[in-house]
Amino acid sequence: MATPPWSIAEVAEDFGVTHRTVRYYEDQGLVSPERRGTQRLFHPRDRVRLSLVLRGKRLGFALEEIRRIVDMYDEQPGEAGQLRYLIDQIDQRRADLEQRRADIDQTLAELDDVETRCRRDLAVLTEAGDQPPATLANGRRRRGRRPPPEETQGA
Amino acid sequence: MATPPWSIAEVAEDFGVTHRTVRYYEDQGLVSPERRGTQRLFHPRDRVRLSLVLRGKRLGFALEEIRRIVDMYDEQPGEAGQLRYLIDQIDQRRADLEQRRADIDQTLAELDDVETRCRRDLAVLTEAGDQPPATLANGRRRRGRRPPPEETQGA
DNA sequence: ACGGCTCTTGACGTTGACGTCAACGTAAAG
DNA sequence: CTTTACGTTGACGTCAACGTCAAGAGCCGT
Repeated sequence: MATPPWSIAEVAEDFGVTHRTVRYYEDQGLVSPERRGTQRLFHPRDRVRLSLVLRGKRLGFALEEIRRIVDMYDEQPGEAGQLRYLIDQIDQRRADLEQRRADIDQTLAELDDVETRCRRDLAVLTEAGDQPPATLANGRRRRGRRPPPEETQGA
Repeated sequence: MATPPWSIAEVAEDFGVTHRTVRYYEDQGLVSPERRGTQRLFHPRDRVRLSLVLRGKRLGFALEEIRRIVDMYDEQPGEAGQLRYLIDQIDQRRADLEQRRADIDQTLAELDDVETRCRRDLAVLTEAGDQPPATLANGRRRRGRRPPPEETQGA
């Protein structure tokens, strides 16, 4: 994986983005690689930031929002008011994420439902068509959909 | 909540979007309200579609992707090839959602971690400032799991 | 018939997140 | 030293997902 520090091409390759994307992220203050002359040098911390950014993207956050989140991670302790503000921000992010997780769980359950009906219809068709049973086409295991409803929430 | 069928203004209001958004969704085939003359009439099924669409948006899906997903919900049984294709699509969606869920869980764990440190720092500050302990301000509970301190990327 | 309201269809503007291209520096290889 | 690959900064293009007018149709109560 080459060796630190990395070039822009290396990190881009490693993270599956283009160098243009990386530069854009730098413009937006999401990463701030060292500069040797004009070239960018990416250190491990830059890679950590990048992976946080990309995870944020996978979650559908806007870059601006992602910036605020990752900035929270390496914020200095600061004074009490700052800390209280930060905790408040964290709680908001948490609420957001928990809503998303609930959305995901519900969607997953519905997909399970649709798939079950599909497989039933498919079974009927193949049976009518005189096909041998054939293994389940795909090794899906019926997962116990909801592990303990540890967190019944209803917002 | 008025009475079915609803006008575009009513559904827009109910779902917290603008009528422009609703019309755009219709253009994109996400909803197809009945027409009485030139006016749109939204029936319960349109509202269901809309809520599915908005949930998809909360999850950060693109409208095109959302359309394919919601279309899966009320697809006709069709023939075997169709069904197999549909099941495959569902499995892909599921994999995607499960990735997102993992991302969310990890982010939540990290947020817990940051918040814990915040509260510790805050406690130190207020103690130094001679404040009473004060109750935990917010009834959060510890959610297990320490993510590895390393880069943890999976692309 | 008139003003006022809601709804309609364009058409163009905007914002975020890049892609693309041009023109140029720089560092290692032959 | 020249080539070649990689790097840099603009500047402009693009695409999705709407926002924002503009201009009109349809109906309502007075």
